Amino acid sequence: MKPSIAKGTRDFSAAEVQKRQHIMNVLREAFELRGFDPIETPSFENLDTLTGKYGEEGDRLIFKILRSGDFTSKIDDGAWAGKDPKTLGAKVADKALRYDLTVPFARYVVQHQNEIAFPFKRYQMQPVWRADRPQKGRFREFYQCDADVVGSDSLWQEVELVHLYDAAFTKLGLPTTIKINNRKILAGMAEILGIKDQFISFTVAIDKLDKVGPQGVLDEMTNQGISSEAVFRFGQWLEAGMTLDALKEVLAESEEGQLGLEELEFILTNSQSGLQSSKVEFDFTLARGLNYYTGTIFEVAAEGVAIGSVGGGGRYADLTSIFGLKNTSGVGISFGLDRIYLCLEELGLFPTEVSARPAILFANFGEAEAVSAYQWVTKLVGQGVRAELYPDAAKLKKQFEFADKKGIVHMAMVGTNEMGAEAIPVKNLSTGEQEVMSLEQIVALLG
RNA sequence: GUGAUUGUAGCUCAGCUGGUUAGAGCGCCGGAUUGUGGUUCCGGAGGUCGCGGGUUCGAACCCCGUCUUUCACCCCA
Repeated sequence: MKPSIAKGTRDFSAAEVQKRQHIMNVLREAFELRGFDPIETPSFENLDTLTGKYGEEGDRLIFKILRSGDFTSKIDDGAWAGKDPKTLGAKVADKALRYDLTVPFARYVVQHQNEIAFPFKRYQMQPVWRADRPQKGRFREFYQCDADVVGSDSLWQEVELVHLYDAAFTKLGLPTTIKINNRKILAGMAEILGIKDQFISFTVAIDKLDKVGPQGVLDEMTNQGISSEAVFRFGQWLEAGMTLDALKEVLAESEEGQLGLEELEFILTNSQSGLQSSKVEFDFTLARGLNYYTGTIFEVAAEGVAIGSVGGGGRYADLTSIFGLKNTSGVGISFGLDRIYLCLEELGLFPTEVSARPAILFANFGEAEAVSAYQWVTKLVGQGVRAELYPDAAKLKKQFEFADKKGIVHMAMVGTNEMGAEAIPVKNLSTGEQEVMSLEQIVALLG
């Protein structure tokens, strides 16, 4: 059998894991500094916990887990004959891999509401799964690193999240643009245009502006069945330019639209000071397909790398009510670990010390010598030095090559002459220099 | 889900309009070299040509299916 792994999944080498941990360490520190506490939730949830939260497209991409046991005999002939994936799917699968961290978090909050102090700030770094077709920067298993606050309507939460994005990406050295919009502004536009019931088609079309241009967006709207008057009027708006001031006039008659503009201005004004390296921009074309967003929406683009967004998020005022907890608004952001990794790699931004750690390998010259060498190893490990003995008395050439390959720079030689000695020769493999050193000297060098 | 694209040794790739025994470089193993590697030289192992079917006297090459890779759309981190 030929070894292979499932489509859209990856193995990670030691060097890759170390770099991924570097990113997670930066994020963890940024989260904890601002009062977020860690939680974890299961890899899979009950199917009905996840379905219906992400929109039609999202539901399609949920990985479902086949029931175990003799489940087929319990399915009636009518369901088989109907061949409808939705009704049949629910009978065949009752569990699913999590699609994101936000919905399981909402479930968690409702389920543990009596143990939680609100407003509740949590962070979570775990893999999620999507049955998507893989592409560059798009996988079927990938990590999300989320920070969310639940139980406060305050816009200061949004301001804090903008600063959290900025701080984390600054620390990673990745220049970014944080794009902000508000669903209420989009809803206000739809209201004025008289197409409230076509809101989703409307936002999907707007979202494409930077890809297909103004005329492309208008064509898309027409294709989606939006009335020609609405398309024409929206075309006039586009032509005039969608600045904040222009929107104020356009949305004058929409209460919801006005509210969205006020929220947006508050966040933009209050997040400007304290920004380190990121740019914060209003972008009215930002829509986001996830259905549960109700107010502010975020998306983060990395500068100088052609890849999808490296982060996203927004406010969900009503997500917990699906699980039975009303009037509990939440807002959160997500960092896409795998895409951040690709960006840092492409721009050469990983610090070198991430992969190179000091260590020493003891050459093995034979049975008796190994006993003596192993005593050195034990002492060094006890002092916190990464040390190991080559297990076999192989040719020195082979032992040197092993150290090279593993990235170990120092090699100790405990041969017949050095057995029981107080100091032993230590060779630096990259310079070729060799020096006789005591235990203390080795600890000082590598500890 | 729609439309393209890719697959030959551990890795990167050659392989002509279908023609005998499928090649190279790197890597790997052994030797020159039994306590000091990286150079050099010599030798060696390693392939169901992604998988299944078809066309043909004959298929790595043509056709069909399938899986996989990469990409665009959709959507998204």
